[in-house]
Amino acid sequence: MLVTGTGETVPAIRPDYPEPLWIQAVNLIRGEIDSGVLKPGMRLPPERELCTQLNISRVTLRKALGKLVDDRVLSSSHGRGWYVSSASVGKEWPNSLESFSETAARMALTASSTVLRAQSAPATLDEAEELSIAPGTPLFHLERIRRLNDVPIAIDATRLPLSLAPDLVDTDFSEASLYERLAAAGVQPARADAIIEARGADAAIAKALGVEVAAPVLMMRQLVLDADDRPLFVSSITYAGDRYRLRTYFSRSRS
Amino acid sequence: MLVTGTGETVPAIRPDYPEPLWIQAVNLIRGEIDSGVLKPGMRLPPERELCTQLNISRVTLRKALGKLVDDRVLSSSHGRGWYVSSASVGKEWPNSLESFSETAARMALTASSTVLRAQSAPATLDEAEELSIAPGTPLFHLERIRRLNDVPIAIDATRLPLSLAPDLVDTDFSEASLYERLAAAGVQPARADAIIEARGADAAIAKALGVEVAAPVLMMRQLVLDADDRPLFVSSITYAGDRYRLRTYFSRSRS
DNA sequence: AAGTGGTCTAGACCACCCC
DNA sequence: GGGTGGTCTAGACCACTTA
Repeated sequence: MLVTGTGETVPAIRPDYPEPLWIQAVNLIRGEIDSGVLKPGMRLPPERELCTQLNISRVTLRKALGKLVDDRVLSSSHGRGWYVSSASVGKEWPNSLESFSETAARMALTASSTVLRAQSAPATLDEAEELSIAPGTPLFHLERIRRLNDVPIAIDATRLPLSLAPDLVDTDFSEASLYERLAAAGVQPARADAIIEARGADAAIAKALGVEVAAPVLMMRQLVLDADDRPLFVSSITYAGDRYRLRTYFSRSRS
Repeated sequence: MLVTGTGETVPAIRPDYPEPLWIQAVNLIRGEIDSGVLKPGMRLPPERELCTQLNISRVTLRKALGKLVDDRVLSSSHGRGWYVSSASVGKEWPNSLESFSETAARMALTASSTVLRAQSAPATLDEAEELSIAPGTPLFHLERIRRLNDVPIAIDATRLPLSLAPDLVDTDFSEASLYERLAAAGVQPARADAIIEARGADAAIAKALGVEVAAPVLMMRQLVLDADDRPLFVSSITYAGDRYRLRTYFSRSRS
């Protein structure tokens, strides 16, 4: 609808907000791309025209376009216009701190878990330092075998202060999503520092994942932080080498 | 100057731009933090007050603040104010991966290379598609064993269109840095898509790295892009599993 | 109720690209 | 020169926090 611009379609943006206008604009443009109306490489209508079509101001539109640049969906060229990014990758990964369940959903697979451990224990000195808490603080240990369509993919060992969400001890994590439960408790992960390495599987890992001992596994240790860079929890995920790939993207400092 | 706000200091922002006002504001606030005038955890003056101090509009100020949020320098809290992020680490990366040379520098080790291959060959169909070029276009193949203090750490296989920097064929890469040469030729990498996986070493890799066959290795394949998302080159790096860790950080999509 | 960030607008001028 | 993105402004109203 954006590209044809016959001029008479209903704007589809409601000023009496359920959501901010610029987010509605983001979703609307994303929709045009996902539905194939806007194809990779195509030029968008000029900003001023989009403004009248969407019935929003140029500042608001540009906030939406900026978000889509961050997500690598669009790019701009000064005197020329806005273009849909050619990368076929573009639609998949905004920039992932994606939970296992979210990944599964995106790939249209069924995620399930076997809980190996789900109990509270006092924080050791090392754990306390890593999480900026007092030693002895109750720490919830959650260890799960993560499966996609029942195939074991990874072992996830997460440790987090019980104070973040005290009801975790009563949760059945063979079905529940940790990130969902945390969200319900008002915990909002924003970033994670990660260290990634390749190792050979030891006996315990080999058994849990159903691979040979010494088979290559990918191990990622994460420290997850909130928007103010306060540590939330640590997580150590071991992936069967031949069953998973991490995807990410890097960028150099923007001006 | 920002925090004391006696009201009589010169704005230090010049409207007759060498740089956009919002970038000047970013640098000015960064400076206050780096110089210790603003310390981690401190609250900034209200936006409207900063506007009059810096003599810029609120929209412009907020663009600067938004950039500083991206860089993890500041964070906001709705009815409360703007705060300097606590993490001292955060100054560098927007979203980055530590490069081989950077790792060497951090560990105070010496980086060196053995060139396995440095020659031009016509692009295959697959390569052409990946790089959005015509099949048969001359492609420069650079394969190196990367060492730290003479210990082999990784094999780096990079393929790039010779047109990017024709003098690459005459360069001695046992010493030279590829990124430096590209920068000299005006090539500016902006982002990279990466896929990371764990594998077992095959015979060639095992020999080059001096590890057992089937030993775990970390393989990272990158597609490096410029600011407009045009593909520049592809790079495939295989690390000996017990000799290297990748460090990165993720962030969750901002709303 | 006062203070503060979050969103939004209408209009202006500049810099770049292409004809 | 005409079209397009990039920057900037002054002012308005809303939502959240704190007292």
